Amino acid sequence: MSGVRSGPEELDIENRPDQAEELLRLDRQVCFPLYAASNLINRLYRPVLAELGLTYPQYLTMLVLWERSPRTVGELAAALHLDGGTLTPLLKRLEASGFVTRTRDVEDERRVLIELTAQGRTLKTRAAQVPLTLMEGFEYSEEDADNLRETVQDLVAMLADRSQRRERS
Amino acid sequence: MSGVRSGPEELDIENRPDQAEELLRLDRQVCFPLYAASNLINRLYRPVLAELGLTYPQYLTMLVLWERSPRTVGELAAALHLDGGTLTPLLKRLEASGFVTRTRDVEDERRVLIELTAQGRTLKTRAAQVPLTLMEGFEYSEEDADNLRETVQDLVAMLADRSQRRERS
DNA sequence: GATAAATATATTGTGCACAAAATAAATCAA
DNA sequence: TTGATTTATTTTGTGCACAATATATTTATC
Repeated sequence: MSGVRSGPEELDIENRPDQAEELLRLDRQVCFPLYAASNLINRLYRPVLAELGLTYPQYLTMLVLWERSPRTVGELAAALHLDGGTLTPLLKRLEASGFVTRTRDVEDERRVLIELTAQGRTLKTRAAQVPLTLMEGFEYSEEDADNLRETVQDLVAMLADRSQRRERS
Repeated sequence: MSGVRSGPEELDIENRPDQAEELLRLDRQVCFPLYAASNLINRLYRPVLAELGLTYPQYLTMLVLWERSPRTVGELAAALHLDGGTLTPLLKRLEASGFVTRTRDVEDERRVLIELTAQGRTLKTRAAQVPLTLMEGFEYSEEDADNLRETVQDLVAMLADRSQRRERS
């Protein structure tokens, strides 16, 4: 009683306006709430992170670097599921803000190593308040939060896998 | 055994580097997978929607209009949880593509009515294939999909509510 | 050891996404 | 009615996000 069927009789939608209607209803979409949630979250984080001098994608990049530094641009892109072309300018801004340094790897001159500065490392203490601030006044049980996180993490793993497959073909 | 506690003893993180470590781990974040999922989904939709001459946000806008047209810019922004400033240029591009018209409401000259053109209405039939194409080869049971959708819809409702509260203050 | 293929970043061009400010029309108040 | 406030949309400026392309370095292949 599960699994996505995709027989040809379902793909032929031309003569089934009622099914088209159903499939295209905004409240039937799985992807739309994910899109909306992402935007709304960004909007909530914005003023809080602005006090640290960070944007949300910059904050995520710092999370990765706080776990281990230095890292190559490619490693960061993989961890964040982002395009390399997105990160280069973002990292330049983090460099301009004084949080990281960008240096060519002497071992392999193609690579660029992103390393935390003292200022970047110091920022971690203040940043630890961010998740607490965001959770404040949120009527979300720890169980619900864990469930949501795991559910979406599984989805991301699947989407990332699929994205990689497409890349290789 | 649930609910987010936010006592002052938890907010004082200065002398608890271990807790800071835990809170800032990327794989402990709820918001990051939502952000990653949103980007990955956009990436999967892109080539499919490109054949229809739409981007993902434009596709979502058309979904709303296929349910009812005309709509004001504000109604669209509310339905999509988007800023008005985001929609104006997007709608101009949809107009340039020939899918909608933009006309000042004669009843209230402040409002701009967005209405489907014949071409925009016709596009709906082809668009009905999009969800089917995207689901193809996805090992996701209908039950899991429903569960995910409802979970994230609830989150969006909460985030939207919170976002509005902030607006009024 | 020259040449080709693969790898790692950077650049370019298009399209969001948002806050803040600007514009303009409608409504309210004195 | 006039002047102030509110409401609806647009404009401006910053920062992603991505595909496609370009550039440079490394590794394979011969």
